[in-house]
Amino acid sequence: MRESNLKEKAYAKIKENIISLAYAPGEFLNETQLSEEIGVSRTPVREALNHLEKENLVRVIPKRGVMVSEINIADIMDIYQVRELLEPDIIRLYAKSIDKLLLETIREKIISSQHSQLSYEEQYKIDSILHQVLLDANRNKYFAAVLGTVFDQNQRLRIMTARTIKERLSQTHIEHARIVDLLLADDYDAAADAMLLHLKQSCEASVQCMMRVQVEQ
Amino acid sequence: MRESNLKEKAYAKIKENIISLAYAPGEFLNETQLSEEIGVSRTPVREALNHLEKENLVRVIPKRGVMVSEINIADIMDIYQVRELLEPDIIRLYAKSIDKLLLETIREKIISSQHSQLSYEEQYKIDSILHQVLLDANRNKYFAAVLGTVFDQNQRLRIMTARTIKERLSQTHIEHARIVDLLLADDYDAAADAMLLHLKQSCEASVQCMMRVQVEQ
DNA sequence: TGCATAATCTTTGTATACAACACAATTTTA
DNA sequence: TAAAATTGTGTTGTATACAAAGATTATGCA
Repeated sequence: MRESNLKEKAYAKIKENIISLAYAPGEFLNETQLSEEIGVSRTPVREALNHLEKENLVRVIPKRGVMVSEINIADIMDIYQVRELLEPDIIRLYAKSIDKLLLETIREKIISSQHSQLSYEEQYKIDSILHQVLLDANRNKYFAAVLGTVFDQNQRLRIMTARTIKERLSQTHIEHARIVDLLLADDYDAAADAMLLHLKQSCEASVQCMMRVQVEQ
Repeated sequence: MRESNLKEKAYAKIKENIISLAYAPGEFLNETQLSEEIGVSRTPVREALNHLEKENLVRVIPKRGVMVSEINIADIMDIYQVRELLEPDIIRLYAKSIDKLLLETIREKIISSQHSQLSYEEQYKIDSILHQVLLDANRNKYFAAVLGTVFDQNQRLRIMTARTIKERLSQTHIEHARIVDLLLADDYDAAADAMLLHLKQSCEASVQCMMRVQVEQ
């Protein structure tokens, strides 16, 4: 991390801990403790928390504390509703500008991952590349902001449901490979449709996982 | 304004001044001056500015000052790109839940405004009701956040181009009336299409206005 | 014991003091 | 005269002290 100011440093560290579930959903944090942990004063920590609150990653309860946001099924529906609406259209609008060499590299990675035993971490990385490329390809700051926010939420969700989502990973690779192939063939409408289908199936899988997780608890 | 804390009070006041062009695009503000103006310390002002920066209404330049964001044609395209993508789909997803009586009231207002001489302020209010209703109807917090942001930008834009946009207001009323009629008839697909057309025409008009404004300066 | 009430403790909210940096103006030097 | 170094001023960045409010514990009384 190469943050120029302490506010960003605090933001990055706290967000990292929330997304990786080091801070559990529902857990209470407090500003003093966080500032000691990060090694800065309360001021940049507060600024970071304000930012995180707008991204729905924490909830500041006046005079009480800061709660790490929980994720429920309604949240998952919200997240995927945004993705299903935006990502196909971002393909239609911006996919043309994506470097073909980059897409080839991604394709290679997806294909090779299907024939080798990779750790969950590595598989997840490959899984997120494609969506990250779309996020980077789009030149609209409002899209970028909202998509970045839902991706962060999505990553946390993914780790929460890591145990059961493994069944879905190979299927995800197949769907991603299809999308990349269509992008390489400059067939953006078909790629957008494939993306929509992929997201619908991911959403369904996430909801199923979350229901199982909630039953277990 | 009934803000519980000073951060929100500062946010509301500064935003009001930016949107109403009391603070001109490109103008430099500073935290001390703002805090004196509002009657609070620098802390809540800074928190408000952080928020406004994320909404693209100001730009904080380290150790230099706070600049009120300018609006250029690229920004207009970004704003309308978001609206054109989201608002028609929000109609498809959520219009069913809008209270029909509310729509009737809006319809009355639009119709009656066509036969009377209203101030620009009043006309604008009627003009924004329909979009505000859609913003309220949608139950997805991520959509609400991004749409709220672009509406604020849009309002500022509208005031900037107030002189020339008057030609467009009566046309806007006709387009809005058509959308409301289709919503009342439960024809959501047609309403969504009408909304898309309306937004495309509004965007075109805004770009034209902005080009004229920029030439004049 | 059970309950109301007071005292205390923990937490965020706000104000303020000081540090660090950027830029401009001024002075010094070649 | 021109360029470089220095100083001064204004700004945000950060730390910290104190205020306010809510939660928790302790206390006193029936």
